Amino acid sequence: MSLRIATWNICGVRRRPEPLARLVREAKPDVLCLQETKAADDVFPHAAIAALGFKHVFVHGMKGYNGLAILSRWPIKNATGRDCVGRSDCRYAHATIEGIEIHNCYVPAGGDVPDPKKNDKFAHKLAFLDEMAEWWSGRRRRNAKAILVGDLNVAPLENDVWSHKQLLNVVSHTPAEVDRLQRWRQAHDWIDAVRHFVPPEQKLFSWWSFRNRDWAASDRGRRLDHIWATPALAGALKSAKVMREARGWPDASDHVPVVVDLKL
DNA sequence: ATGGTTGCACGGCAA
Repeated sequence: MSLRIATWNICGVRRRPEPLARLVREAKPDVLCLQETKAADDVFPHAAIAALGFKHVFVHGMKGYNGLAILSRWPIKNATGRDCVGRSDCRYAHATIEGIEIHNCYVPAGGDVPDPKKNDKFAHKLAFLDEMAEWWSGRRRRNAKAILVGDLNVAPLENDVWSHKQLLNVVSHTPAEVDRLQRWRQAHDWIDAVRHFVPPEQKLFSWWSFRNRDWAASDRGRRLDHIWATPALAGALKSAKVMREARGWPDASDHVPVVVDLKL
C-alpha cells in the first residue's frame, strides 16, 4: 500500500480552515501531523476536520500555545502525548498507524538570544534537543518502522538557510543547535527523508517570517520542518515535497507543509 | 541597532 504523510506548523488551527482544506484537497495526505494548533482540546475544530475525510484524530493541545494533532484516514492506535523537559506543554505526541510509529514534535523556538546563560528559552531548547537524543538512543529500536515529523525549529544544513554565514549566530542555525539535532538524528540512525531526495547543494526552506513584506522576493527562508524515517523504511521512501507555494496562499501560515510518500 | 507581522485573546507574550 502507499502512505502519504504530511507535517505542517499551521500556526493556529482555528485561524486557518481554508488553507487546511486546500492542503487536504491538493496534497491528499493519508496522515497529517499538525503543530502549533494553539487550541485546547475542547475548542479543537473536530467537525471541520471530520468533514475533510479524517475519521481518526488524536489531539494533544492546550490553551493559547503549542499543541499537536494527528489526523489520519487509517485507525490510530496507542496515541499518547509525552511531557518533555519536565513540562506538560504539548510539544510531543506519538501513535501507531498501519504498523508504523508516528512521532509528532514541536521543538521550542528558543527566543532571540543564542546564549543559554542569558536566555532561558534558548536553554530550554538545548535541553529539549538533548533529551530527544537521550530518549532515542535509549530506545534501541532501530529495526522498528518509525517516522518522526514536526517543526524541529533547527535548520541543520548550510543550504537549509538563506545565508549560512549570516545565520551562524542566529537561533535555529547555531552550531549548538545543529550539533544537538544531528546527535538526535544519529542516536536512532534517522534518515532525513527530504534531503534523501533533494541534494545538499540545493537551497530548501519550509519557513519564511511573517515580518517580511515580500517573502518570495527576499526569500529569506529556513528549513525548520522535517520528516525523518528509520532505516527499516529507507526502501519504502518514494518521494518528498516541500510545498513552497502554500506560503503564498490566502491566510497562509509562516510554515509550509512537508510531504513524504511511502510504498509499504 | 531596530523593527518588521501574526495568533491568542483582549494585554502582552511567543514566535
